[in-house]
Amino acid sequence: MSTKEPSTNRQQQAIQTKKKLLKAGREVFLQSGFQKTTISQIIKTANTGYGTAYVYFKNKNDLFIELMEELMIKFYEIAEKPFEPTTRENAHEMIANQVNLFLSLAVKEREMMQIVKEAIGVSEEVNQEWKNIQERFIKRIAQDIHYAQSQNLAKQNLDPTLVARGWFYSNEMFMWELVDNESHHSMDEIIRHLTIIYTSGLYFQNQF
Amino acid sequence: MSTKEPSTNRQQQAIQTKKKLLKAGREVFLQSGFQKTTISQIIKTANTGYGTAYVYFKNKNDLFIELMEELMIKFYEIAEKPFEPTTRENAHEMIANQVNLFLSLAVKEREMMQIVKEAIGVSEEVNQEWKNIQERFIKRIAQDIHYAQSQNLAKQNLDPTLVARGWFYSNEMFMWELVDNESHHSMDEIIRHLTIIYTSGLYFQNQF
Amino acid sequence: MSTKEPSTNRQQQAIQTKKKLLKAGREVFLQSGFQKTTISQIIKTANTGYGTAYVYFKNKNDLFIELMEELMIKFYEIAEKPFEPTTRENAHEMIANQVNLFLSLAVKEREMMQIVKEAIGVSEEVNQEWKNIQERFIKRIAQDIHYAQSQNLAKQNLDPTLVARGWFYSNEMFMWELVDNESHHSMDEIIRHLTIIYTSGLYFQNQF
Amino acid sequence: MSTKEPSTNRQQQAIQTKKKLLKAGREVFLQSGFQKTTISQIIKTANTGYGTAYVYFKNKNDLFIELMEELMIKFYEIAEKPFEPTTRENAHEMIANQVNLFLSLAVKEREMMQIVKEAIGVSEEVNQEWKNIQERFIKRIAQDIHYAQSQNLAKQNLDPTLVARGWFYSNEMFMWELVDNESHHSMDEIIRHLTIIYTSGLYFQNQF
DNA sequence: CATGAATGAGGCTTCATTCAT
DNA sequence: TATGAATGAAGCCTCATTCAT
Repeated sequence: MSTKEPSTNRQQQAIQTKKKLLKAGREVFLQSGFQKTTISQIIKTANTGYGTAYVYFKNKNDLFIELMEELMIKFYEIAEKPFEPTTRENAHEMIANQVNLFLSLAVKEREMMQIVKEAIGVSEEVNQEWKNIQERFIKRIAQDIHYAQSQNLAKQNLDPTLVARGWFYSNEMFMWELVDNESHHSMDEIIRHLTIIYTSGLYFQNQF
Repeated sequence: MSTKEPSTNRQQQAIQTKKKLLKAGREVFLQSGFQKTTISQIIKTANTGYGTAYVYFKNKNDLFIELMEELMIKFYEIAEKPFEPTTRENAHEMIANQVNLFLSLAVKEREMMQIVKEAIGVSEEVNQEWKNIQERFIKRIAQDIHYAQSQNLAKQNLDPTLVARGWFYSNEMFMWELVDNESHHSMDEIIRHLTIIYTSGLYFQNQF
Repeated sequence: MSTKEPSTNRQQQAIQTKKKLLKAGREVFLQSGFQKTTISQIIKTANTGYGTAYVYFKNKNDLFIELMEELMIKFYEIAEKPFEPTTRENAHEMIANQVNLFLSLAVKEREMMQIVKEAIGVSEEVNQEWKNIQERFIKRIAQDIHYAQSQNLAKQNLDPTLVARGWFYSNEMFMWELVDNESHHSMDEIIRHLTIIYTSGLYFQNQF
Repeated sequence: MSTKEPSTNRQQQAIQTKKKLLKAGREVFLQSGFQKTTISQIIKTANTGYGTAYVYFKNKNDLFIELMEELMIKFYEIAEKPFEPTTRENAHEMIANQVNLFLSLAVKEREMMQIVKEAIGVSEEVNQEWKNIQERFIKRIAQDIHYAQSQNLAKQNLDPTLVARGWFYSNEMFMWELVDNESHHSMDEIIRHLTIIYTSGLYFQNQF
């Protein structure tokens, strides 16, 4: 027994140190942005020895990705929401709801998302990580479209993946706009437009 | 007096030097990417004196933006194409055509566009420049939508700017995909799906 | 009392740990070379605690020398071979044989010898260790020369130590060449030439 | 005219700076040895800006090799000495003379040669450089042997390259001994023994 | 207008070693 | 004996930019 418990104590210590570094990292990233942040700053903020950071993280990217992943879990939760509409209206409503959750989360985490956006452009690793997230969303959306097609709710001559991609891209870009605080439109208006175009298109249907 | 003929010669000289630098810049950017390119490299490639580059460009961004602008003119030409459809079908066709031009240009200039993409993420100035281009496209698309609405071809309870934005964003993202060579879909298929969703939506219209 | 049986167990344990470290050391040294190998790597490979290595070895050199000594025992065995030739031809043959053993052993242990060579250049301690080995060889060869002189087989106006030195040095250098895989000559040819020059010289004797 | 001469002035300046760095380099290397010397030390000693050293040298090795090459020129001069003996005695004498020059130079440059020796063991580049020097000597000696064979002064069933190699190696090792101040023999004695063994061998010729 | 030698701030990273348990 | 988290000194190197000519 005494051979195992002491290690737990040590491990606890180690976990604390790592947490301290992550917390410091978040703080510095939020304050200085991704590019300008240096490992030194994080270390100083964390009040850790210089080498210590390198025990836990290979470099700045590595630390940031860990930080980012915490956040992305929340996005994944939204992506995985079930989607089984029974009518066209029902679908419309569910979709609007999903978009709402997605955009709201981004806005709520605005500060961190701004850093994420910067990091995507600068670091190939972070970019990769973001692509994974995109793909996860797109895949899930494609499934939903497939379901709607099988229920004869959606047009069947369209490739679910391609539609999912275009749809997600619009959402993502509006999301970045909101995160940047640069949108001149209200979130509700954005959602309304996105959803209408997506479900019903811009033009009037041909009158038979 | 002495400012007339000799200065013309000098100006000629100056223009030549600048061109030499821009050409070298393009070369190095294409080879090394945006981040890894250094002013020193460009200077060496241009076979110019170290200080000389600073006569013409404030820094790397500055030089790059000049390079980028040459390319963007071509995009503007596409954006400015007239759009005055008379029927729903006509509109559909014209839109598809526009998308085609847009994506084709990007693919044709793929190499430079890849660098542009990288630069957008890294340099705030380049990012700003790209935003200008986006806005120009969006503004023009909004005009077109407005026209379609006035012709009673398009739904009128939608804000042209907002629709234009969403529409452009989808197009842009597929464009980057194609530029990255990472799309698993043919350009024709992409265009077809984009246009259908945009004009007619994904779901069947309510019957009755 | 309690120092008897339990301590034996402990000692057993200790010996095991040390062996584990030495084995890991050999592995890492062979893979990464001397300079690039770090104590940390060895520790990780040995699956031992960080501090543990310091219980047994002062540092990298220390560990390496222990490893090296195992190998050097084999060289000593060759050096100690008896040498009591009765004729010039007999001597020639015995010498050739000795050289053969020496070079063959080095080639057989090539991988480790490469590391040894690197370590000699980098670490003063290892260098010292190698000098001991040289001296042991030279001393033994000097004895042999002395014996040959006493038997009136060898020239007597030559200092055995000096001759031994020059002789050993040639051998050693060819040995390193073979170890480096950089010799363009066969081992047999090398042995033949070494031995002939050593015993009979390069030039024809004076025809009196 | 005024377009060309100013550059000469600048170039002069640059050459001075480089010399300053080389001089500082020599100083620091002699004082601290190869491994312990850092670029920073050299820069401080040279009273130059930090980046300046990197304008002229890629790194420590690079600077050292330049320093080393100055010295090696002197060795090359010895290696290239003509060798066209007419008799066995003549050859013996010329060889002894050559050895004398070689060892004397090394002893005269003892301090620098000690650093060179250290550097050979530590830096692959320096090691390579030294190998070049060895090969140059060996090649030249092989030529000389070939000449002696053609004059029927030397045994003809021996491969000149192989003999040259063995001969040079003995010389080199004694050289390092002298440089290390670790030889217990006088240089004259060393030369005498080396030359005798090389030309006449250790053993008496067969009496027939 | 053109030059190019000189600068130095400042980031990155490694690793031997300690010491409390 | 054994452990392994924590340390921090120290070296490396790049590159934008200046300024005297």
